[in-house]
Amino acid sequence: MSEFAEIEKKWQQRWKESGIFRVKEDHDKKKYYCLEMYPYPSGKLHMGHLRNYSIGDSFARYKRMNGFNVLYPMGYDSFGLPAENAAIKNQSHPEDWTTKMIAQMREQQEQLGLSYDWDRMVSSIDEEYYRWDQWIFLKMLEKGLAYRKEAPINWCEKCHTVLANEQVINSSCWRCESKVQVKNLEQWFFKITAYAEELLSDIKKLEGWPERVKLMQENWIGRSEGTLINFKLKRTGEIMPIFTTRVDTLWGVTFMVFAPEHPKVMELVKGTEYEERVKRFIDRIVIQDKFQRTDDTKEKEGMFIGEYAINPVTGDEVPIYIANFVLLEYGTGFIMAVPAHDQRDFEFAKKYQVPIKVVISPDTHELHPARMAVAFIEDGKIINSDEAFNGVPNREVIPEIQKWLEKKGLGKKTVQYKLRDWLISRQRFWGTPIPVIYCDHCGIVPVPEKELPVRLPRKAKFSGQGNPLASNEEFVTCFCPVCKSPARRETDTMDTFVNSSWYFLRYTDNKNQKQIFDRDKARYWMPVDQYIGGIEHAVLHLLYARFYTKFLRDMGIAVVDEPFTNLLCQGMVIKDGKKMSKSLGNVVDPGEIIEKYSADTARVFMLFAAMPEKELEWNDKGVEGSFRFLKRVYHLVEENMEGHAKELSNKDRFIISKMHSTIGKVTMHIEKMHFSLAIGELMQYTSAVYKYKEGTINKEVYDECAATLALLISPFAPHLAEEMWEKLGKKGFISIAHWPKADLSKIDKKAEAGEEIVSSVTADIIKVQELAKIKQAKKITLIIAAEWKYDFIRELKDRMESTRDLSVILKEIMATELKRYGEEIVKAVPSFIKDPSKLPEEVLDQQTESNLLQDNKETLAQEFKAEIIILKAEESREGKAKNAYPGKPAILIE
RNA sequence: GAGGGGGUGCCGGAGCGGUCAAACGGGACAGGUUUAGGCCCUGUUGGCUUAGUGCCUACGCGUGUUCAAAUCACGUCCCCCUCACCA
Repeated sequence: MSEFAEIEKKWQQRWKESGIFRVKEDHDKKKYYCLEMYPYPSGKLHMGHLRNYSIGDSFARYKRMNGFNVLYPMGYDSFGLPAENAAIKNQSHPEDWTTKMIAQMREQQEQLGLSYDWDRMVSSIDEEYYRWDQWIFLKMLEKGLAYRKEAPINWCEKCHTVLANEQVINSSCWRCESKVQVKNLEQWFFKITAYAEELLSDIKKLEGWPERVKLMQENWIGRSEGTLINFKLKRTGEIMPIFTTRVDTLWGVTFMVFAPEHPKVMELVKGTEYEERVKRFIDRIVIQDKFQRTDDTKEKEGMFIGEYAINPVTGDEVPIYIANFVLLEYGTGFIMAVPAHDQRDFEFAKKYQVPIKVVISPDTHELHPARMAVAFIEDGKIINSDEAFNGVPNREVIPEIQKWLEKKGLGKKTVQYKLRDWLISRQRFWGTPIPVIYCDHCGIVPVPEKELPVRLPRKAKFSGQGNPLASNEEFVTCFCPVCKSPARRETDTMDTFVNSSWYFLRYTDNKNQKQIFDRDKARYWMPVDQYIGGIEHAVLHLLYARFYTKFLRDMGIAVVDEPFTNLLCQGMVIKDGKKMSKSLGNVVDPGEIIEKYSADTARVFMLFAAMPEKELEWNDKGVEGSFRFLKRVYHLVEENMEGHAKELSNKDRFIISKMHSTIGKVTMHIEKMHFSLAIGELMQYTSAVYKYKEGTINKEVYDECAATLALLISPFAPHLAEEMWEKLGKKGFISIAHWPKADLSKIDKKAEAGEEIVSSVTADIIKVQELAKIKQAKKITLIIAAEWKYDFIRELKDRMESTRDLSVILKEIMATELKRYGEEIVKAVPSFIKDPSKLPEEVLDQQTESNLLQDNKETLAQEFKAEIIILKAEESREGKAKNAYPGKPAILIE
């Protein structure tokens, strides 16, 4: 156990007692809502959690110290399968296990010194929480956004239970290993597709989100514009619409394909010679689709089903197939196939010898179906189609064909989404009960609002067979709220993503028993300013949460369009190049690290080792390094330093300057969430303070330096910082102290401190200590490159407008240079334009500039008390003049 | 296949037109402390050189833009991630 263990315990205790992290709405202060994705309470923190919380807490602390009213809460996504499994194993209730796990989890989080407002904790298994899940469900139902539909589930006949996808291993039940069947069941859906358009178009509002997440959501929603075309079945005359984005190829259709699981298929082959074969094919493909998607499904497989369809524009009869490559979920599950112009259709047609008809011709040559090796998918001119369209480029003709079809009543323009409605039914116990009742007379009846919540029963049997809720008569039996006759309750529970779709709103008012939350409170806190979590939620959770926010807004309850302003997706923690996982045996337990070093060490390492969004390679040695660094920081305040000298020496001025520039840089890095760079900066600063400490010091200066270090490090290593703060004799908690502000003038002063320091290009701040040497300089040479060009010309031009005196301009430039010498963050010469080619030729005549410079040479020499050498730009790459270039003079001291 | 992100010194990892032989950490080596080791401290860590210094070679590979490229553009090779037979 390290020397920090006691310190950490002490401050955790004090934070708890003082309640400094509790917040409430305060309209005089700017709010900041910092949120981490609430965890599933597995009972044990892993490295991913540690990383997530290290990032979030540091940022929350930083914002708090900057005067924001920071909402930083924590909660638990506590419904879910593991609890149910534990219940079966231990013959207990899932609640017991879950409660225990939450307690464990929270204890570990407290050990990390995270500055949560624990009073705002939210847990989805809490009745007062899930009643509002049910309430939202009722609202969805009311608005027609919750509905029932048949959907397939994985069924284990032996266990008599529904399996989640993760419980299906190699298409077998994970418990009994019997083959899993696919069954259709009436289940509940949320109509997220009703919001597809807005969910898509609002992505562009999410400026603070990573591009890749936005892209994933865009692809997930998958909007495509196309045409719905009414094909007819030959035998029955029934109209079967199909969706296509390539209506321009309509005349090239030579066959049609159904998704194998399309209900129409069995209907069509019933009683025909094809029935048996088709059935066998479907059985095989459906399983494949479910469980062996990664297998050789690339091979196109299909079968003719003995039926024909009629092309509405040509009247052609084309054969209908079923094939593995057509999906029921997308479009209408029935497609028109144009082998000449679609690669998949082409491969299929070749394999099953279906004719190929070319309807788009390239400009360069003629296509012959028999000689084609691949489909022609590029653009060209329409041929072999309706006279009205032949000869026209195919892309241009699409809207015309759409109009034409519409007029004839054969089809219409439509928009299609990949996004599917959200299946929320789960046939399990440990979830939010869906609040509806089935009555023989009244049908589906919502549970009246005042009867919420529909509670999960305390008494339940967990045998592993079926849904314990369904076999619980006490739960199931009820009376119809409308006609009062005996009825039965819905026994499906909701997907846990439902619970997590609005928890961030509940944090704003977690104790409200009358409403889901108070509107004013939500209005104060929302939206979440910074959301932090894993990339694995890029689509599901983050999309559902957006959907919920929009729905609640439309209900007049929530107050924002989008819930999360800034999103940070942290990278994975890996070890030996692989993801940490139990099966690989490369798991490092954060608990051990905390035990061995300290929570602060673990946090600092997590932040220092990699940028938040990058992968973080676990490295034991690196942890050592972080630990050593913190010890060094801490030992700065342990000894009681003696100091003299009231007058500030150069040494004092140097460390003060270093301090202020460090404040500036650390602040900037944290703002950008570049924690590793901020910590790196602190490491350098710490070394500088150590150096300063040697020899004579100014006690006041030293204390200020130490206090500043404590402040700057406090977001990352809060316990240590508090301890330092106390040792320095400061009052109150550092956690709520003011973040220091960089005093730029102090930085300048240091530069000025050596008026004689003129800048040697390679000098860095430490070398300033060698100023004495420079003082004795005999000769100062100023080397100026004369060929002013590009962006520098522009800068010159701007300046020339106010003054024609080059020496004044150069003086300004020198001043900037000097400022840089004081480690000013700003770059000396801003690059005005990126693209030099955009500069008008006549901006400034270069020759004139050179002359101007020559003319002013004498003045400059006097001005700077230096010898002036003027070079051509090319010359500036050589020898001593290497560091002189247009825009930046070099100064040599001899 | 589509989309995204990357290739930097012994390693991890910053930098993203000129203060770059490249931050910071780790490792290695040398020295100090120590009976010794550990901890800790100091220094070195591409090559050749100087009294200070300077030169050459280097940021996957190639070409280009520029007075100037690790940084920008184009091409090329390799790696990672996400979605994936989307009609």
